[in-house]
Amino acid sequence: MSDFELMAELLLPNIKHTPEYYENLYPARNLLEGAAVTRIAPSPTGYLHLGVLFMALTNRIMADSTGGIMYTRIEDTDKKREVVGGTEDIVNGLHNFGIDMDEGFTYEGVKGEYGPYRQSDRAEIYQTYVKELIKKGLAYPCFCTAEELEAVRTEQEKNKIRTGYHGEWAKHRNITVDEAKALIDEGKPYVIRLKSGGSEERRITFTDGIKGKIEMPENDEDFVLLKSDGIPTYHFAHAVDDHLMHTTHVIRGDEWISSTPKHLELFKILGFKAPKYAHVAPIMKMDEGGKRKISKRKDPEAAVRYFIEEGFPPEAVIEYLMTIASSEFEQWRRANKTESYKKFPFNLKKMSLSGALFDGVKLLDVSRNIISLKSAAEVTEKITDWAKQFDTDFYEKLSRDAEFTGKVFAIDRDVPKPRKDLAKWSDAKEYSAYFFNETYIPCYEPLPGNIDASLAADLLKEYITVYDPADEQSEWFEKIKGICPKFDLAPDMKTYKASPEAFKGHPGEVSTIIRLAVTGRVNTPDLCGIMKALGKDEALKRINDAIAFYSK
RNA sequence: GGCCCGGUGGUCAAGCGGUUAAGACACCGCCCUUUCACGGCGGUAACACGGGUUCGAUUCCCGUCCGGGUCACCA
Repeated sequence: MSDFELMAELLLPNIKHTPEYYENLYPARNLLEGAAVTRIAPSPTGYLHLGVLFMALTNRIMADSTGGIMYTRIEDTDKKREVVGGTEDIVNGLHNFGIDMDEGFTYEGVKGEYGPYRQSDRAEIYQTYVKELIKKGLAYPCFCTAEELEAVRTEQEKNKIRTGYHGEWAKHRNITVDEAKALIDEGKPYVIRLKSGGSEERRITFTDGIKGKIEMPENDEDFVLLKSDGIPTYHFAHAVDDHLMHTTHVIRGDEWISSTPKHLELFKILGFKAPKYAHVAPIMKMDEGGKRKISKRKDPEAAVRYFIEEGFPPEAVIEYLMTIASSEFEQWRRANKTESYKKFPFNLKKMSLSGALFDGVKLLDVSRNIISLKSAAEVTEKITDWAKQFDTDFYEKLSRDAEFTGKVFAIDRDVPKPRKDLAKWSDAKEYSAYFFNETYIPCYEPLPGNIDASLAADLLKEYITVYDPADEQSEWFEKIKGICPKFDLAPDMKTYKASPEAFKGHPGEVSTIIRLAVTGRVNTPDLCGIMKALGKDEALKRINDAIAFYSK
């Protein structure tokens, strides 16, 4: 046995398999040429973050647009940061946004032939590959403590030398089996490091799917492969997992660009074919005049839950994210108004190079459009569902008389040009307030134009005599026009505009008076519809109250 | 600081050597109109800076500046 083989046995005596075993266990996927295998590999360190949603979306689209598949792999190699329920939060959260996985951790549980899909369950696999590397003299144990490493770093900084565990600074690079054995016998903890063959002098280039050609110095750092607990670092796990799971496209945040040389070196020495990389710019946020990456801690909208609580339809958030994901999406959307975004011909190259500022106003607009396309029945249902979860008072009002609620939200909906008052379900509360007695606030002012209280009262009294709840919109307005001449108001707008001084007012002002009486507001959707929804009794009651007010 | 990646209206962005420098959101105005919203029409507003290369640079090259990322037994 060579020294390296002795070292491998010393360090990982319990590993019996060789890499070939796993290579055979996870054969190539049976997919069509060009089909992309993508994945998200989140760490279960908390709630679902906007960035993860965005990443999941682009990976999903990439897989779908090529007829490929996408899976979830859980990167729980950092036990210190793990949060209970983190995995479920992510998977369920994505499901709520209509993003489901084909394999790995899915909404319906774990599935797929390339598992386990949780890194903490894959220790033996990683160790098998590490052992092989040790045997080849490409990896070695390092017994440096955090303090020693820190001291080296300080020394390097002092001398203006590039920091890190590389070259002559790699203390244990050439450790012998005997030395290692002695230290292990002393009970010293150690990590396994890569013996890098790279050089700072040489350049490595790779083609990023989004940013194009990127050139960097080779990695020459003997970075950690296996931590002292035997669990791999991200870098090593990434190489082994994405190889064994046959990932074709690694689409990840651009904070990974700088470690790509490490990954490429790993793929090379392991004899793996490297995946195609695409580094996505993060979503940014304006803060005190400067742009910065959206942050879990500082920004409520970083947690995807925020959008649900605010009452944004999930598909609106996705739609907005798509506009950020691809510069061609909005144009496509205009030509394909009702098509699912999944049909969009996605192209990685069209992704933004720099991080987009999160634009809440734009989201509102996108959301308004999405909601305006929905049927009255669906809008009613979604508002009710939202209220049930997040606003119990409102829910109580909505569910008291479902038929009535349905009428309220049917006004000016299911028509060619639906209203766009609602950008999120939570807007419904204010929008519909006057329909419910608890939140209806009578208000009889300001009266429009030159109409005074006594004329307003007379107009309303007259209106009551012609009001018929069965009237459709046009008849409804004809009746309002009809009462105008009796009070020296113009019979229609045209006549009024021709000589405003000849009249006390016009029909529009009469409807404003009625609107005020019925809703307490100057601006509302179609009044005829509102009165129909409210019903004859309530409408009349409110008008009579107004008459009483004006008659005082 | 080293190494990377960026920089077109307030925001998202087309553009790939010659354009009146698209479009969307926001904003303003007009029209439509029973109010508001919708819709339609129009408007304000941009190539970070300095050098090259070129007949010609927003586009190509270099430098400067600015922004972002990364330099862990975190991902």
